[in-house]
Amino acid sequence: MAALELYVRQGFEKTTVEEIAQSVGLTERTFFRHFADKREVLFDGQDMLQQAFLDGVRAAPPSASPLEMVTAALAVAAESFADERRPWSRQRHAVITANPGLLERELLKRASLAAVVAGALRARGVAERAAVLAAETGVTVFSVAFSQWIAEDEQRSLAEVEREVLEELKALAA
Amino acid sequence: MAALELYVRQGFEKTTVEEIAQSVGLTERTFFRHFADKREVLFDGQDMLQQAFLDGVRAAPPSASPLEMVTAALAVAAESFADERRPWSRQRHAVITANPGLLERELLKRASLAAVVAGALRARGVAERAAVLAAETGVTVFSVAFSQWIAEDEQRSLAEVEREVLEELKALAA
DNA sequence: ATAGTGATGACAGTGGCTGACATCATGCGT
DNA sequence: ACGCATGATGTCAGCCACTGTCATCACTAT
Repeated sequence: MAALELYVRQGFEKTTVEEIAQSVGLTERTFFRHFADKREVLFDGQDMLQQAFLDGVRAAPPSASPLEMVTAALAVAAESFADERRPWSRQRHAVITANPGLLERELLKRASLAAVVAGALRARGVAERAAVLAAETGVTVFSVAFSQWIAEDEQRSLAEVEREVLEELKALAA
Repeated sequence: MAALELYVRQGFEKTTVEEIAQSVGLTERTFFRHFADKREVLFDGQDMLQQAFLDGVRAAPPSASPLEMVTAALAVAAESFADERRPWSRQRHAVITANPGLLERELLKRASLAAVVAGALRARGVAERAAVLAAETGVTVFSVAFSQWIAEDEQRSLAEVEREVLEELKALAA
């Protein structure tokens, strides 16, 4: 996305929507037909991530516990993040964490992801509150692992980091 | 806060800042000197909540595990929510969940609360990532418990609901 | 060729938010 | 009592995100 480049170069706030639009030869008005607002540009892949989580939950064996279903979802979600994407993810993450407004949006996306996952768990027979807790926990593990994956230089896969974080969480709750 | 009343009556988006200001005999400009933006009005008590969490963590016995420190924090935080506040909390909660923008802000507050709690845990010797996970978990438990407490008619205290949710979470992770 | 459809442009308007400067009240030292 | 500093408020101008409305234009099906 061309917008990310501008956000990186001059900062999110100092970038006007008109600039973004013109940088791709369009009008400000047209920008708002494609994106709900100035922030939304950075969250385009959201549907894919959500879909991955859903696929993971649905693919889990029938005997799986809620946390195991979530674990399966984490594994599938990690597949979307090949190592080549790391630099791009890093840049995007830097922009987002540098701006409270963008951080808000990120958190909203996380929350809606968790809500959707909770729905999938419920559809597989998990009780309401257990579903919410498991989903919320899974999304937390994901985002903690993701942050760390981004920060690392080594060639560990996101899936590996996820497993590590999940183990640490289990140890904490014990 | 008079703003809440307006938000309840006519909705958040249909309420202009000028209206809010005039309803208390002030100017729009003055409103923005007291609150960073239109949403912030609803999150005034945030500092107190945060303080309660911090007090809880610090009051936990030296031998406490990270999760036990968080449990202590939850207990202290619950004290701030006497039963009389329930109707008000309910109203506020309804307004917030009805508006994505307000929900975003709420999530941001939660995140910053979690960050602060993680800091307090670190100050008590908990390793970085464990601190983050424990804090995040604690805030999740709080908000799940809070939602349920608000929804209930019965006279259960928030602390009771918190304990129940925490137990369920531990069972999930087992 | 024509009519319908979807994407874009053009334009005006609302409202959140900010910077700059003026005004005013309050309290304090002399 | 006077003058003065300080902090809160009012006023005004302006930016920009975002929206509604209507016109335009390319493309497609019939």
